[in-house]
Amino acid sequence: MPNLMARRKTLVDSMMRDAIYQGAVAVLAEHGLSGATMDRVAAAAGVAKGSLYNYFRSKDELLTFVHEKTIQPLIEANEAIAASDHSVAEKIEAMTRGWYRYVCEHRATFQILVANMNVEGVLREASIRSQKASIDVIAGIIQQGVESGEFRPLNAKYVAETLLAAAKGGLEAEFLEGSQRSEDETTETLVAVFLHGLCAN
Amino acid sequence: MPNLMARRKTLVDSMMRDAIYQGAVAVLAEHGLSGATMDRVAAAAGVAKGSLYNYFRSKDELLTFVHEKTIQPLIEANEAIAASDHSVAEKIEAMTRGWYRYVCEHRATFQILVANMNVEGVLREASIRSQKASIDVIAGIIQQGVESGEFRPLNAKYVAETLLAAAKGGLEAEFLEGSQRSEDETTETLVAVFLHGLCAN
Amino acid sequence: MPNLMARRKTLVDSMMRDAIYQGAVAVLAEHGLSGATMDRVAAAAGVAKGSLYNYFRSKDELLTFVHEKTIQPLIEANEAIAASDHSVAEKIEAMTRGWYRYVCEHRATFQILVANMNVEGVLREASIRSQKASIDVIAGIIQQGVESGEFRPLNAKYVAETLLAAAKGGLEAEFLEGSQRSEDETTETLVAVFLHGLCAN
Amino acid sequence: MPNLMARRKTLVDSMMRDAIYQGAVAVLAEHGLSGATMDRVAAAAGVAKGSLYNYFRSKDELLTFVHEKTIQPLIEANEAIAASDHSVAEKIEAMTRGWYRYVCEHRATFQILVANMNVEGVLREASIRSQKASIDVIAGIIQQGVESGEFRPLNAKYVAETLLAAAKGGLEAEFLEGSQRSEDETTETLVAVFLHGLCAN
DNA sequence: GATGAATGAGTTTTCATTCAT
DNA sequence: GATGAATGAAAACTCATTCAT
Repeated sequence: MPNLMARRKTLVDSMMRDAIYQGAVAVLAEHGLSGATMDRVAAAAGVAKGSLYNYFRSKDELLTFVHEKTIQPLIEANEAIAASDHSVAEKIEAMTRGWYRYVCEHRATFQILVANMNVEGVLREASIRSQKASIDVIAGIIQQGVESGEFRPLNAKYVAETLLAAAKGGLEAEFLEGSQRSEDETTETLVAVFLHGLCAN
Repeated sequence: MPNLMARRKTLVDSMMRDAIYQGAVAVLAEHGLSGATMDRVAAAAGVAKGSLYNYFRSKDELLTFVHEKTIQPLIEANEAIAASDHSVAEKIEAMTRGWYRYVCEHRATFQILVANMNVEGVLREASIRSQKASIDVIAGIIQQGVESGEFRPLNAKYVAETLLAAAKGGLEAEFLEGSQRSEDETTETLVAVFLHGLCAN
Repeated sequence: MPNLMARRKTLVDSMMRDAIYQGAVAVLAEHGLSGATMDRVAAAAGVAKGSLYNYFRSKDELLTFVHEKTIQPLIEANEAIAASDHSVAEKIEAMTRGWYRYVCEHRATFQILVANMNVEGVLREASIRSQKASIDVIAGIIQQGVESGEFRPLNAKYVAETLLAAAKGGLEAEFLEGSQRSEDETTETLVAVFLHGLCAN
Repeated sequence: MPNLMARRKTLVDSMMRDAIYQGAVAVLAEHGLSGATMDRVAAAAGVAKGSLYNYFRSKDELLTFVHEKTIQPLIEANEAIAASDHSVAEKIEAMTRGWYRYVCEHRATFQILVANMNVEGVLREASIRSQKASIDVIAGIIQQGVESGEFRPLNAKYVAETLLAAAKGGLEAEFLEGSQRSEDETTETLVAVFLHGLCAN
């Protein structure tokens, strides 16, 4: 049954890519992007260097894979929230909280990945793509709020960019500080500012 | 008078460092961070490669110098605004607008510098330091607003991080897009959100 | 009857080697000698890479096989002509014409093989062997002419080397030029020069 | 006097290129083209690997340099002979003899270079260029003979290709054999064949 | 102090060969 | 016998840093 063999091959392939992914994440966490050599990735993944090239055509492809595999769940969560039937304010809060949780759970990877997202080179393009996708979804929610009258008539795209950057900035600051912050205070502060602003009245 | 000679030496030193700075900025703008080799910097600065090492102990030190020299005016402007006697809301707006202007004027350099600010390696530490300084100043303003009752009682530091990141994110998005945005709409949107929030009421 | 099984085995073996030969020729024609990887040969031959090593001990052995199998018919044709009862002048012409025809028919392979014949490495030895064999045959014909008085008393071996190289050179030039030349003019020119020389008298 | 310094620099540069040339020739003679790694060339030239790249942009450029530097004198000698006022038959003989002498004097280099001239890769183009140049000069002489009536009306280009290849073939055979042949018999045989042909009458 | 040639460790990528299944 | 994933030894090229002049 060739079908079965093909499936097995696909499965094994996927497991190897995963193993390499794990190795790459470990190396990124320990040595940073510029310290992530193929030698180290291979060693961390427990395979020979040449084997990396059986699963990824180049270092670039490998890094892109790592990026996408890490970021994908976040994008999907955003889309799910956008498609839900909560109020726009609730969507903003849910998204923000979702980001915080997911990123904190994958702290090690994100610490590197977020930090290097805008670096030149391969990751840049992958990063720009995913960033644009996220901003579109967020801007959609904001625009929805603007149109329903719930939100003031501001440029939805600018606000979306701003919100995403603010969230990333908060997480980065937390990472830098080293200490773990309270999920509630962090997200509530961000949401409070974006929904109601700093001003008191 | 050895004093005079020492002063002259210091002056010449400083001029050389400036020339090298100019060269480095030009190279960064043209070739990006990863394309900024010492060879190119020396050529652009019009000095021999070996001379770079008479003024900077290493490439890292040189890049740190570039970073600080570029970012310094921003920090000083922040401090001036913080020390002024405008209302906190006005201070927020003035700062935001100041960032936008300065960064746009030095677009080429910032496009590289901002984009690579958080990369691991040399720039990281310089970047963290300057970021912390900025956040302290901004947080000071916000705290002032909180204490005066103008602002709601939110965690000033978190908000400051968030505001700075949001501003950077907006500028980055503009750089990425390639087109120049209107200073007014950009800053007004950001300020509007941070002062009054998205919600309509 | 083990005899039968042995014969079958030999037959199957020979068919596999042929299939691999076909694949190798295709790869050589498409990718050249340096692009002829075992991966590509295996793919072109429709077998697994590992199987190549069941029929050839090494890449070198495989390439040698390709060379010999390609060149063999030429050598045999030379021998047939040498053994025929034409005049020596006719033999020279027949051989020359035979080379031209055969090589042009297998243009793709020869373009690679001839071009790389003298390269160091594997092919070198195979090439030298076959070249020596050819030269012996040609020199035999010339010597025959010398002894019969038809040819002037020149060093038969030197002339044979010279004639073979001249023919190869002409074909190479034709390959380089890209255009197909007339079989008649090409061979007649070569034969005319070798038999009667450039001088008009 | 900057002129002087520039001249010195050019001189030193040229000496380094020569030293590297020597190293490359030694490596080619010992290990052949495919064994000529940059590591080995550097070692043979007594410099660090990186230094090679201060004088040649790439391995290809280096190899091309080796080729041209080796072949150039031959081309110039050909041109000088072509421009002389000897009879065409004398020119043919002088050229042939000149090739033999020069090549035998630089035996080690040519053994590799000639053998690899038509290999794919960098040398191919350099080789084709120089070969075309030579053939043009030779064909010019032959055409001159045809027009003056001294030579029979044969295709000058074909004959030129043929003559050059024949000479190369003879030298190659000599190299292969290992023993040194008599310059007189070798060149006289070749010239005799090309001028008067094999046939006796 | 200025110069820039020399250095060599470090990086990515390729590919013949092996061997467990 | 067939398979093809795993291997790891090379190889070309880069560039921060040093140091003799």
